[in-house]
Amino acid sequence: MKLAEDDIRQRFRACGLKVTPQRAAIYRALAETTSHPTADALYQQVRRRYPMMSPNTVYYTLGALRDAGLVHEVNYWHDGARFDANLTSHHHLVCLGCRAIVDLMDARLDRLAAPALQRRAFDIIGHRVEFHGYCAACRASKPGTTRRRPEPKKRMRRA
Amino acid sequence: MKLAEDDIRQRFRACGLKVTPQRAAIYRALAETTSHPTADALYQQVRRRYPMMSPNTVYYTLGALRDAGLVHEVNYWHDGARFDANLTSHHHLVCLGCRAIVDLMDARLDRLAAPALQRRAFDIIGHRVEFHGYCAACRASKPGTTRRRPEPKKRMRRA
DNA sequence: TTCCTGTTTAGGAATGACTCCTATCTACCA
DNA sequence: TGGTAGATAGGAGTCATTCCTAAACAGGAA
Repeated sequence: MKLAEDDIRQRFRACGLKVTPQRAAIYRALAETTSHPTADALYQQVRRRYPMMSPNTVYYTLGALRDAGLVHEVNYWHDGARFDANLTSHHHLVCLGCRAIVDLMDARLDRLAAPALQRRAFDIIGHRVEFHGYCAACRASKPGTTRRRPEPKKRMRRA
Repeated sequence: MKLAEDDIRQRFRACGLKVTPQRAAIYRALAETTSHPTADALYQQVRRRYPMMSPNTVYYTLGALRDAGLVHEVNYWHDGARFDANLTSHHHLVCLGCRAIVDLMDARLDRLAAPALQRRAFDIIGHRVEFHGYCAACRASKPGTTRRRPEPKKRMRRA
């Protein structure tokens, strides 16, 4: 799906983002694929046209686009591995504020199936439903409409 | 849910894992909580009883437990951020082999709702269904029953 | 019980995704 | 056209995680 230069310009303006060639290139690369690329993949692609570009710019720009709501971060749980010893089928409620994950058992959700088309193309071995929102504690302090960046990572303390 | 020492021993043996105090402590800590802790959180907790323990051991042990199927990694998409410019409601098919993410539109899945109990406790603003499996390309090379560790991360090349 | 061997552990170093800081640059409003 | 807030490039720092190695140890064999 080709994107007109003007279209990008309009979308950026609508969000109050300045229109720069790097930024437009990153957004264009993302909008013209369905492959959910990583920051690095986008960097590799855009760098072909802008060899001076810093990976920093890619991170900064993706953050800006995300905060503006122009792109989604598909896997916002990319911060640190989390484990679960509960092996029975269950789903999750995820708090976007404090990042708590709460178990949710529901037989109805267990029975979901992908459409037949995908079941043929893909060898599906399971599924999981994730509800996103704010827990009671975070609801009170929930920011209006602003999206919040992930919590800063904490270092693994040794001492 | 308290876990008897013998119970842990049996589960480990059944998977061919040696039973060590550190390993048992890590598994116990994980089995006795529903909070989906990070490796660091487990380290902090278990370290209270085993001050000499290295964070390394926690990573190694969690990997072993996961490969043995005794625990699940809740958010295996914790490796690197991935982005999506498709803002329309959709769900995902995730290939456990090559980690590709394929879009999946299905109005039926859009209409899911959490049980009323959770809807009261949690301010839910959205949900997403993730189907896991193997794409056509990976199906061929899919290992029998062995679980595969995540692909090695690739560094962001500058030169 | 003791010994052997392969696994596990601790510690240090390396990796790599990402963030922070700073100086320069530039889009865009007046 | 100039001023300025916001954007970029580059370097340094952060930190979760992995790699490597030597020492410790669990558990089967003798």
